[in-house]
Amino acid sequence: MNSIRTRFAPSPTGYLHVGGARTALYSYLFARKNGGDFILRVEDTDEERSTEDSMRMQLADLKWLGYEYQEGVDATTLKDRGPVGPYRQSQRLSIYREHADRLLKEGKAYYCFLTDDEIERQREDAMKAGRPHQVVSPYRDWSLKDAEKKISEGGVKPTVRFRVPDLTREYTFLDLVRGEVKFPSDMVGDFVLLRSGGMPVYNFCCVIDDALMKISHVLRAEEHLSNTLRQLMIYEAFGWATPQFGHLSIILGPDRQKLSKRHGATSVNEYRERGYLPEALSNFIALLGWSSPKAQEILSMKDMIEQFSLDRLHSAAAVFDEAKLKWVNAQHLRALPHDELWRRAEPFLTGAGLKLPDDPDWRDRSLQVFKTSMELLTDAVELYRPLAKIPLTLTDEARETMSWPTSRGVIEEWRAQLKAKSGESYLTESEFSAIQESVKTNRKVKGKELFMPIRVAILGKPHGAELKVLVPLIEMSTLIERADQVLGFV
RNA sequence: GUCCCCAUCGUCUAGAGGCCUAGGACAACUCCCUUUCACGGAGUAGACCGGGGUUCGAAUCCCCGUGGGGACGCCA
Repeated sequence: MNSIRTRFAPSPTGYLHVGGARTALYSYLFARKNGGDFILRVEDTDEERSTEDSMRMQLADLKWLGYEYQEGVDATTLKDRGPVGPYRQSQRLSIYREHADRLLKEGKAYYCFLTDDEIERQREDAMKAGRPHQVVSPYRDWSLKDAEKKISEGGVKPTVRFRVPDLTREYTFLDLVRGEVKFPSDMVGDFVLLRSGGMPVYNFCCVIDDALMKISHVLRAEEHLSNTLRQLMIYEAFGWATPQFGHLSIILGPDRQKLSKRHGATSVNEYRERGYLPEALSNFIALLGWSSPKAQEILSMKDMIEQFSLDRLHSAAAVFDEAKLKWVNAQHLRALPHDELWRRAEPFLTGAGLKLPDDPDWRDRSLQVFKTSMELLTDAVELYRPLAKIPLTLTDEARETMSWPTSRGVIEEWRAQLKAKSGESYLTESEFSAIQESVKTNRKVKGKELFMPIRVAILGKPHGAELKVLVPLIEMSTLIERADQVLGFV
C-alpha cells in the first residue's frame, strides 16, 4: 500500500456531475503524479436517494473518462477490489456501529430521543430569537445505562449524537488549497452520527472510512468545508490523525450561481452524448481551478499527470464556459489520428442512420476534409450527410443561389458533363477540375456564379469544403441524381 | 440571522512586494490566406471590487466595507 492515497467518494444519486468529475480528476492526477493509490468509495447511506443504477452509471462515466482506480467498486462487475473494503458504505454498517458503540461507551456520544417535531420547534424558536439554530438535546446528560433501559422498554428508536466538547475553542487545519482555516467549536451543536434506523450519517462514515482506508489526501468540493469541523471533532474523539484536506472551489453557471440543471448540461454523460471527447472534457475541467506550470492550454492526460501539483489549485469559484470547452474539444479532436477519429465518430454517424463507404482510404480523405469544421463528434453527422446516398435538402441560401440567372445553365451543363462520365463510380480530382473548366468556358460563367450553383447541386448549400476534394468523395450516381433533383427532375 | 470561504479582462487564468505602462487562452472585432465555408496566420479592444493602512515601493501583506458563494439536516 502506498503512503499517498486519494479517493473519490460519490453518492449514487443520479448522474456523475462535471464538478464531481473534476474532483475525481484532481484526486486521480495527484495519486498518479506521486505514485500513490486512487480509491473509489461509494457513499450510499442515503437510502431514499441512492440507487444501484446511479452507481453503475457513475462508474461507467468514470471509466469513460479514464480515471482508473486501484481499489474500489469495479465498474463492470460491481465487485469490490482492494484490501480495505468493502468499498460501499451500505456494506460497512457493522463497522460504523462498532465505532459508534465505542464513542457511546467513552461518553463521547449519546443516545438522543428527540423527535423531528421537537427539533423543528427548537429551530423555529432559535430563528425567532436570532440565535444560531443548533440542536440542544435534553438527553445529552443521560447515562448510557438509562438510555439503554429506555431503548429496551421498546417503542423508541433513538439517534446517536456526538457530544460536542463543552469547552469552546478553535479548531484549525491547514487546507491544501486555502491555507489555514479556523472554526470556533461552538459553530456546531451536537450532531447525529447514527440515524434512528441505524444508518450512519455522512460525516461519521466519511471519517471512519478515510481513516480505515488510510487516505492521506482528501480532495473534495467546497461545500464540505464547514463539515470539516465536525469531522475534525470525530477524528479527535477517536484519537486518529487527520488526512490532509483540500477544498475545491465550486463550479458556477454563467449567472455565477452554482452550476445546476437549469444551466443546461451538468452531467458527464450528457457531454459524452453531445460529442465531446473524454480527454477534452478532462482537459477543460482541469483548467477550471488549476493551471499548467507551462501555461499549456491543451493537455493530454499524460501531460496533466506530469504537470499536476496541488499548489497550483485556485481557490476562487470558476464559471463553466461551454464555448471554451468546445474549442478544447476541437483541438483534441483534430489532433487524433484519422482511424481513431473515425472510430470515435462512427457511433454518431450510424446512430443518425448514415450509410458510408467502409473503405479506409475514403475515410481518411473525408476526415482530412471535414475535421477542420468539426468541433464535436456530433458535427460529423451534418458534414457527412451529403456524402451518403440520400436526396438533398436545399437551404434557403441554396434557393437564392439557384435564383441567379446563370445558375440553371451551369447545373444543366454540369449534369451533362457528369453523364458523359457516368460509367465511372467516382470522379477524380483532375476529372472534376476538367469538368468545371469546361462548364466555365461553355457557359461563360466564372467565380462564385460558377462554383456556388455546382456546390448547391452537390451539397444542397452554397458553402462548405472545397469542391475538388469533396466531389471525389461522392459516388457518381449520387452526383447525377442530385443534379437532376436540383433541376426539378426528381 | 450566525459562521466559513472567495474576489485580476465578458469567461478561464498567470501573478508568492519591485521583473506589471499586469502576461496567456476562449469569446468579440479587424486584416491576411482563400473563387465560398472552415482551418491557419497577424493584429485591436478589454481587468487588479471600494476605502483605509504597512512599506522607499502593493494586484500581491493587514483591516474595514461591498459583492458573490457555501454551511447551519436523522442529505451528501
